[in-house]
Amino acid sequence: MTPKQNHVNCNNCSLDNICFPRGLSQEEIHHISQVIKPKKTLQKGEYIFRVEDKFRGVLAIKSGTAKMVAVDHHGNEHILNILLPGELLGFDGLHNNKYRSSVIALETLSFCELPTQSMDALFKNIPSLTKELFRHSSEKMNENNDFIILNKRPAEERLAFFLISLSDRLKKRGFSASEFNLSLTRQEIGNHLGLALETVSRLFKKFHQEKLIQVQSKQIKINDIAKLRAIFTDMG
Amino acid sequence: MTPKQNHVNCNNCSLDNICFPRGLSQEEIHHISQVIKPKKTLQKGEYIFRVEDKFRGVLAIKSGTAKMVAVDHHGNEHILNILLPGELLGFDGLHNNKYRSSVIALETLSFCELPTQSMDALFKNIPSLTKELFRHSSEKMNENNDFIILNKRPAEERLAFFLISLSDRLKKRGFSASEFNLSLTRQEIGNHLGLALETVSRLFKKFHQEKLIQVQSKQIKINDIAKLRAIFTDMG
DNA sequence: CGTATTATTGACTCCATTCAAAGATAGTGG
DNA sequence: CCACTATCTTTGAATGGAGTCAATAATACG
Repeated sequence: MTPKQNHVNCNNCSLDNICFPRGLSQEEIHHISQVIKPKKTLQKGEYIFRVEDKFRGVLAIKSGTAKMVAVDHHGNEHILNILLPGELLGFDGLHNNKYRSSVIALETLSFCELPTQSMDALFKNIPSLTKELFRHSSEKMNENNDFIILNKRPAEERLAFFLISLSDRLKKRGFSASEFNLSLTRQEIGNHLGLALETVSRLFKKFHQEKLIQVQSKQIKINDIAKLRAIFTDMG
Repeated sequence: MTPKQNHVNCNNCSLDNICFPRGLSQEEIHHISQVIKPKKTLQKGEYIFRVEDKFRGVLAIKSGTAKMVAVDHHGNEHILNILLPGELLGFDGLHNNKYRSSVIALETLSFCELPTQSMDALFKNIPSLTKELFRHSSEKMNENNDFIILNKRPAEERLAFFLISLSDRLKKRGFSASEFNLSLTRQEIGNHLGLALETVSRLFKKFHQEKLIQVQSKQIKINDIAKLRAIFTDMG
């Protein structure tokens, strides 16, 4: 077991080009390492935070994956996003000082924390961190906009985009782009994409038959990334 | 004509509780007034910025309305949002230093500008502005999330939500909550909500017949806000 | 090994789209 | 100011993509 420490070391972290340290100098990374809380570990199904929880900071997934969930006016849950290692979360809590979504571990997961009380000082002392946080936040907004546009497209395009986008994001984080484990049920994928779980199942079969992917329960292997991408990229 | 000036006066602005000055002290407002570029005026159809334009800052609508438009992989345009006086725009450009959407005046419009080159200094000197910009950005994200969830609901709920949400936002800005002019065609409303223009037309008629609203071309009068809200609020 | 959850598959239904055609409105120039 | 044209809106009828319902099969779990 590693010795108890009250700060992380972002310099040693394999996610240093993605996570909080993105775009910062060595010195600045050292600086933020002093205030970022060390990773905590959660088991599948446990919450990083819940809707209405008081905002306590911006967080980063260190390992594992999570789902971001919000509840609508009818009481139905909606999976807004899947979070991968190195991704930041919690920006939605900056507005009213409470989180507007819940984030739940999809498997054993660890995360780091940039606590609220450090943020003011950091904004003052490390302007490049401020800029980077805006960049992260802006990136999320752009992803959300892409997702809004995607949701107007037919089911096949949505699922293809979902797989490609996961693949791209995994690749960027050093995982295999062509083989990965969906820690989501058909139900959850459907919920996220606004489709019935039966539709997801049928489309997986279709993609499988067309030899675009191989599906074995939750294990996905992409055989033909180009063709899969063409489903939502091609004109028409 | 007003004398040429190289800065605005946010203290005098009627939008001071909504726009850039939200949450700032008098002194801070004075400070940002020094760097915010005075409003420019555009005619209907003119662009505040276009996709791929170099990021030049975060902007604020001073008067009039605009539509935020992005183009998908198929070359189709999508109206992502309608922007009202006091609303900030351009956060999407912070990610890669270029705007990811176009913003187009829906009628005669004026806007102010917080230029990039001032932002670093402001982040350093006015931490509360930084926080407020994060709050604005977070608010937009939450609105986008609500919109994502909404788009999974049936057509009737989408249109009801659209009207109520516009009404709420107009009210917050001192306009009538019950009577307003939609500067959008049925086609544009449908595009925004992911509906066919015919569907929008039919639903307007339905709401009209049910005496929830009165529609006269683009002029909307909401007769029963509670019932209209109930369409997307009620369980079931 | 048995039970609960998750996934597949088929048949049927329905909401919203598409297609089509007529009607209203707004903008322009004579 | 009116006529003319382009654009936008309404309305109806037919079609279709994805949802729902239902029953079986596979997988995960204690």
